[in-house]
Amino acid sequence: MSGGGCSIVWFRRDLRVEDNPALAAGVRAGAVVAVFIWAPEEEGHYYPGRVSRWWLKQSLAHLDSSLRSLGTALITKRSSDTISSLLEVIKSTGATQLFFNHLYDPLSLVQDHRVKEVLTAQGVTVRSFNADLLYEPWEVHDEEGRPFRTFALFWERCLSMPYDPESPLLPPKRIISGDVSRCPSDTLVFEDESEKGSNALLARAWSPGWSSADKALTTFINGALIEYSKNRRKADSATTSFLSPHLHFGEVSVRKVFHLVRIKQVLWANEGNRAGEESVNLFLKSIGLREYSRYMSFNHPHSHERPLLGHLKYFPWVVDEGYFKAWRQGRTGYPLVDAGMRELWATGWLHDRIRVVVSSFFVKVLQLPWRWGMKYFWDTLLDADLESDALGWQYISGTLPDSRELDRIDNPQFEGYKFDPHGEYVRRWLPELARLPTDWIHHPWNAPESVLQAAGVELGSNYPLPIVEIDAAKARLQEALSQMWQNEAASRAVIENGTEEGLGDSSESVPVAFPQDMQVEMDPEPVRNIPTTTTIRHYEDQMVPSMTSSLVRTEYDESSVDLRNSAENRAEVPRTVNIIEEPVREAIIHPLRQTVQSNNTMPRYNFAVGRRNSEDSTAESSSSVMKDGGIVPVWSPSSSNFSDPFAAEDNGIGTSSSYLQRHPQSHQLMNWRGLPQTG
DNA sequence: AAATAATTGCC
DNA sequence: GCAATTATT
Repeated sequence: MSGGGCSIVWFRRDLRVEDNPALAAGVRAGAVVAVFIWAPEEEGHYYPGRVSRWWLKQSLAHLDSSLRSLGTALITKRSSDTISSLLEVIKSTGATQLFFNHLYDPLSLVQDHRVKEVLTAQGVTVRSFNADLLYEPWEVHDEEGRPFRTFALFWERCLSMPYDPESPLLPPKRIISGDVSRCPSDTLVFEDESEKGSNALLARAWSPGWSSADKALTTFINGALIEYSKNRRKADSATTSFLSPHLHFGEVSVRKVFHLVRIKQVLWANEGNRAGEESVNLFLKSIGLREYSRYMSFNHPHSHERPLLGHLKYFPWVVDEGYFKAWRQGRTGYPLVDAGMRELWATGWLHDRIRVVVSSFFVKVLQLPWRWGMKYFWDTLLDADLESDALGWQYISGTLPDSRELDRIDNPQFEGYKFDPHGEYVRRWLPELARLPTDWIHHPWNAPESVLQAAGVELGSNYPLPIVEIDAAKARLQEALSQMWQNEAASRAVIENGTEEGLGDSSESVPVAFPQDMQVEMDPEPVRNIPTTTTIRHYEDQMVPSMTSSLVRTEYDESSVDLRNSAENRAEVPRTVNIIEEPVREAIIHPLRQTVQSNNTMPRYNFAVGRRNSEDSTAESSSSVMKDGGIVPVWSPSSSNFSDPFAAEDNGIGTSSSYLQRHPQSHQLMNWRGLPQTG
């Protein structure tokens, strides 16, 4: 076929054979070597959690057997450096081309650029594709070419693009295998002995792999989809699509989901089925949120670690590990929150509604630093997804222009009756409250003593009293918010005086690292409602090592988890984290605005202009306009000043949130001008 | 029945 | 904050 050498198809989070553009390109070009590289240390702080690794293991095995039935196999490599492993595979197979599909998390954005640079320099043809999104982030923008800053406008635009998303590709009929005789697979280890027992339980509920993903999709579309709208209030998850872990690992393509759902949409629209139509719109919206999370990550690559609206930087977080622990253990005294946390801990899964409940409780009532919560989600969720989770937590924390307001506290008691009106969900996950009548199930602290006694509940003993009263939380939140605005104003004043230009962001900060001990101890010992004496506030957004900076070994210590017996530990976070203040590199400008850029202080990434459809050009280090005018980024550090296209704009557009209107000075999204430089 | 108030849902 | 929905008078 093409001049002798075979192609490498590099699999990442696109573990499927159907609608996989990189694989299709490889097959088209001739012989294929399929590769997966496991280099978790590169993910530093975001080393995948136990359940996520379990999923990956199953999914890879499944992909391997599919590839085998098509004529090749999946080569797996254990690595501490992805790029050298790629080079090694290329050398040992004599490949001349590399194909892969785009990812949009900050680490991949940087890494993929380097891959292109390095391999192209070695004479390898590198091509990358869109397999993960309906539209590439750079395809969706307003009339002036600026990225949207609110979800509604973004999604509206996606749904009315002048061209449809690419149609899903069929799986290849047959794959000609490249010569892998000198390229042996490494055995990948995804779980240690202590994790096996708990992982065995996961297999009862889930089956990873692209063919079950496909099955799940069909089942959902022909089943629960039509009731999606009606059921969206229910806490028990039987009515959701269950696609999120499949989608995270790319076992099913969103484009396929989109196309199939659209077919139903047309059908129901013709039948005049209003409920069905509404369900479709709602479900598509959740697909849209996933798209939007990639869009945000691409346009704001720090969004997993920094609030997008700068004011939150001044929020006085309550740094209280006792609160944090109570939340993780499901011992906050609020049944709906606790039930959710127990479910998450036991199953790695949580209904979206409940994710909002527990995370907003975390941020608003406990006022713990949002990144701790996000990290815990990362470690425990089966569908842990950096971009989606970052978007979710930013939304909850009120740091998106279209966020939920920070100053409104949701009352878990009322939410309980809304999402779990009969208390079934709470009873399932909180056996200690199982005998409590529905009238009191979501607020046991109000129940008469006789009722509690009859139900065998002893508050403060076998079930805690509320860790923080809602009214107290409201007052504390108001106080914290006015403190935040004061701090922000003070900081602005300093900056305007010019005394601390450029340093204002970092100089006064006391970084708040993750707690040393994030273990969950489900000790049967009653947790009393001990007032926390160590309420330290930090007047700075919490800081942990940035993902890109930590090619740092993190130590995990996970011991076994058993659902029945609640006397075990689980470490969720590295005990030791070496914080390396390494520069963060992926500042980004909008492609259409780079001409506006001026002075040279920051590295940034350029965009090259390339083909519009799923293929992009081979690596190029400078911008160039191609015939059909679409834009494809080529990540290339350059040394001109980074300016966040949003921050530079006026303050008024797309912000409707109350306190933002009251505090118009804080409309700007943060920009990263003050960051240190990369070498 | 129409006007007004209160409540919810907004990624 | 604002629009849409629901409750109240």
